[in-house]
Amino acid sequence: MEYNFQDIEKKWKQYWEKNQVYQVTNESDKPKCYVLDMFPYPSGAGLHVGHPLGYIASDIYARYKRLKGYNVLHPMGFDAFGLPAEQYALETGQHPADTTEKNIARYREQLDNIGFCYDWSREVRTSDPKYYKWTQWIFLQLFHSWYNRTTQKAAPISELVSVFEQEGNSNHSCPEDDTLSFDSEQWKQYSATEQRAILMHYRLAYQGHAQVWWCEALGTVLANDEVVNGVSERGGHPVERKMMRQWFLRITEYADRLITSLDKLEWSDAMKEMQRNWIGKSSGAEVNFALPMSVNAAEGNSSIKVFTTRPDTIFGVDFLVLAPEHELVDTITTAEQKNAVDEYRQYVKSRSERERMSEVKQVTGCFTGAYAVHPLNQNLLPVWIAEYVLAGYGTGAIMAVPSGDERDHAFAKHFEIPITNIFGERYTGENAYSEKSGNIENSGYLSGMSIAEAAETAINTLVKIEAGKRRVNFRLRDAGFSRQRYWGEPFPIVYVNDVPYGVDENNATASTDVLPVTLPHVDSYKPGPEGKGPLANLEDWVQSAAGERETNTMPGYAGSSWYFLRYMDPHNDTEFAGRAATDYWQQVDLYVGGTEHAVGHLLYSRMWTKALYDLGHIGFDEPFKKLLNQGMIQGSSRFVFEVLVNNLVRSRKGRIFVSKSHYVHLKKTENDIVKTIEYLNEIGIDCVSLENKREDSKISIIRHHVDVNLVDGMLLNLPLFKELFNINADSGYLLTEDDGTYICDAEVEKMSKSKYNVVNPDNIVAQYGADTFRLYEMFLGPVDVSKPWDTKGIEGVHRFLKKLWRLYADEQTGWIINTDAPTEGELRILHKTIKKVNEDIERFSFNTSVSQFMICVNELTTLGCHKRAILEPLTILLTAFAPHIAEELWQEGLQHKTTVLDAAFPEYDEQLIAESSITYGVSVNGKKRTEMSFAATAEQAEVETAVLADATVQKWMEDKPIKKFIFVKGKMINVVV
RNA sequence: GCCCUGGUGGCGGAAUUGGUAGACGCGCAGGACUUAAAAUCCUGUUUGCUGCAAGGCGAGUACGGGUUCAAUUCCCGUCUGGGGCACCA
Repeated sequence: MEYNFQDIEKKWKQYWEKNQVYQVTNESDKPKCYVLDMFPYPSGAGLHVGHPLGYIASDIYARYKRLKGYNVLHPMGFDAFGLPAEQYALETGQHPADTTEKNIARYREQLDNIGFCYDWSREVRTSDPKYYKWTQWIFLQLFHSWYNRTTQKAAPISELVSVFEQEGNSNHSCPEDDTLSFDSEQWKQYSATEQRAILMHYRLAYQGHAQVWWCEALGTVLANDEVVNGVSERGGHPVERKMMRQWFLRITEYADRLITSLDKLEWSDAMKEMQRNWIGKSSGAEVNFALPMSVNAAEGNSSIKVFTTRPDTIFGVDFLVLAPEHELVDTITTAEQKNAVDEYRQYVKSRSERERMSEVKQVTGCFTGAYAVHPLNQNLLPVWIAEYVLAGYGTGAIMAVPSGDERDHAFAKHFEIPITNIFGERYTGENAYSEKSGNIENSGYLSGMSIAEAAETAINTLVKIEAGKRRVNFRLRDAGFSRQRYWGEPFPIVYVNDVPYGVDENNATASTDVLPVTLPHVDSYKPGPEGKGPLANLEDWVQSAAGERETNTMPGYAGSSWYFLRYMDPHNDTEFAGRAATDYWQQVDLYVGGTEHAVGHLLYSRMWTKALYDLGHIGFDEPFKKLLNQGMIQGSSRFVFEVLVNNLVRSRKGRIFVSKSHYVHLKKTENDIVKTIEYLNEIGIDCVSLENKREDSKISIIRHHVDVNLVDGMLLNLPLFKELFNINADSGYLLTEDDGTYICDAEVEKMSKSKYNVVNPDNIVAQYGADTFRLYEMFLGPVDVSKPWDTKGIEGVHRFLKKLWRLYADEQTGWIINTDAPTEGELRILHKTIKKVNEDIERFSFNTSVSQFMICVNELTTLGCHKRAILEPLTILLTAFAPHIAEELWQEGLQHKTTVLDAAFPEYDEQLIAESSITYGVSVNGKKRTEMSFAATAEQAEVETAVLADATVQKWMEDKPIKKFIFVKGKMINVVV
């Protein structure tokens, strides 16, 4: 009786399905445990071997918790809205709903293949109207709310209206414009439209303006991903930044809470650090630099506000820099500089933020012709614009201190702006002194003060003369929430006279009755007029009874910001999730996913959870208690080499592919056309003579990705390659190595369809079985580390399962499990394994668990153990990792009548594990010289005597006197002489 | 450029709190069984020198420093792979 994984896995999958073993109830006496994976976006490429890594880890944990007696919620769903489906629709005309449906079916099939314990009755799909109804509902809650800074909580906007009616906004300054001020009388005199405009500045979901990539040729807004090398990915058209009205979520109001409540989460320090840095809280000052009428042509009384974290350096300011998009640029630019400024701003429009931030060596900027007044010494400071100042950070303007900041320094040097030194000898004139130590010099009354002291003093003065104030700034920006796209959630918003209203406003029926605003069917995915999304083309749909519909859709992260709540109560028609359900399941106990979501999804869902908590809809304010980041499984790409020639080959027959050694050779001479031609002639490619070579003769040697499935190691499958690329005697060249093989190149990259390095788990499951696949993915290495996929080692874990099988069954005679009493040695290895596996799962060290299983099975095999008393607990241990074989061994081998899924995880007995003697490494002066064994109970005195008497130790001591004798019980011995 | 993270044999990795570096597996080499193959089993496998051999001596965890009786582990600097950088998900 052999280990026939195909039959076994099929049989138990059907059994589990039939008996609905993975269905979870919301009522149970057991303690609850919520184990969640980041749900996938169902792409057309299907699952690759990287996806299941985290899923297997969480599956093991969920099964383990179940064995430990928990009621475990372990659901799965699909993040089904998104750009790729729409791009695919644009290219092929297939409706995103159809392709998404198809992709989901494929994902589901692939997931089922691997044997996960998901409760599919709770599946959610973000593109399902029954689901996005509640995404829209939550959006409306945010739209109808504001953030009360006094109570540090979100609250209904109606409360704010009452406050305005009674006292104006004196106690609740406007988040978008802190100069906005009105009393109750003024409020009442505003028109309804004006009132709504003011409220918009307070709402948690609000409208504002932001820059987007605009492509004139395509007539559409592009995502960052769709802009490659400064042109549109589709068609290669020019793109530029353009302001557009957009929806936003006021996540900045939560910035402080998002930082402080990180402390109560069990996330990795790295992950917390990334979020903290993303939020980027910094303390400093806002300083006003006046723009005097006498200096500037424009109207006076205005000033440039800058944010600085170094108010102590204020006497080192030599110029000001505005972001090129800054609203003051138009008014302050002098007539002489206007052309230069316009030209510069045009250039900046083509630049991404990334380029502007990273290309620091390239100094660009333009003088506006204007001057501002230093508030403390009344010096006149030139005002520049430069791309290194970003509009979205701080006030979009900086005070430049060249002697103390690298970028300011480079800028001053480049444009030959005189530099004021406020650091004495620490500033050399070559580089800025950006260290935060030593006293400030040459700074009027701040001279001689420490940095902290000077900063305090400067702020106090600025406040006194009303030229600035203390300010805390966040790097975090409000979250853009509009997309000019089709395949996303429609907004539950209508416009009346261009004023946006929630669809639930001015409506007699309950708010949920007007939801969902269903995504209408379209036949064309072409953009609408004026950069609007495709929905704007549907006139009938846009004109609703309540007003003109919003034609933007929500971004990808909308649906994923709250999906973990829906799993708790997935079929609820009257609420996003019933309070009883959310109170029962509470937070996600373990959330598993990649670090690539560190600052996007994970930050947004934290904000949504806090908002829902503030508004009283749920009883907890953090979604994910514990976070496990699985590493990325990278692809190992393979490359072939092609020689591209222009007007050089005499009798051109087709494409020229060469093996690696030729490539290496050609690459060296690529720029030397003579040598290249010589080489090509030498290897049998007939080239024109050099005299005949034309002006436009060109040669280049490039690498192409080639499908990894065409390559074994580095060896190309030649027959298949020739067939696919149509290379034979009459069409094309293929130059191999001397031994007739073709050697490819390799590189580790992200696994993706476009790189032809995708390995499909289906093939591996078909060949080795799901249990082997699961074990192998875990055995590859720590779950949180990135590593390239390599199928080579899978034989080892497959052999392990076969070996395990032979403990229970004999190939000829069948089951061989006996009821003999176990020996001490057998018990020791079993209990060691129980302990190790238990501890390893708790710390998510699954690779070492697998290796312990191997050690255990190897030892039991050597001992010839087929005893029920040993094998039964071992089977339970293995259930979490390899559920199919475990169920077979449990029910067929060990003759249990019920599933192993509900067995009790075995307890280990420390006494059975204890070794009676320990072998110590003995070092002399920290260098290991010998080994000695002592009883586990041996104390230092006993050990010391024996060690010092040892001949080897004595030899290395060379009769020198002992300085120290170090004995760490159970670890090691060190003699210091 | 900025933030986070990794670098240990031919390869994936182990060493959990500073305490015997290389567990476990792959690959490779040799052997057993077999007419043969598959499967299975056994032995060896960081590296240099040395020895007939058991062994012995030295080096070694990206690189250069430091702290310590003791460093893969802690500190400083350098190089380098990966992820993210706000409209991919």
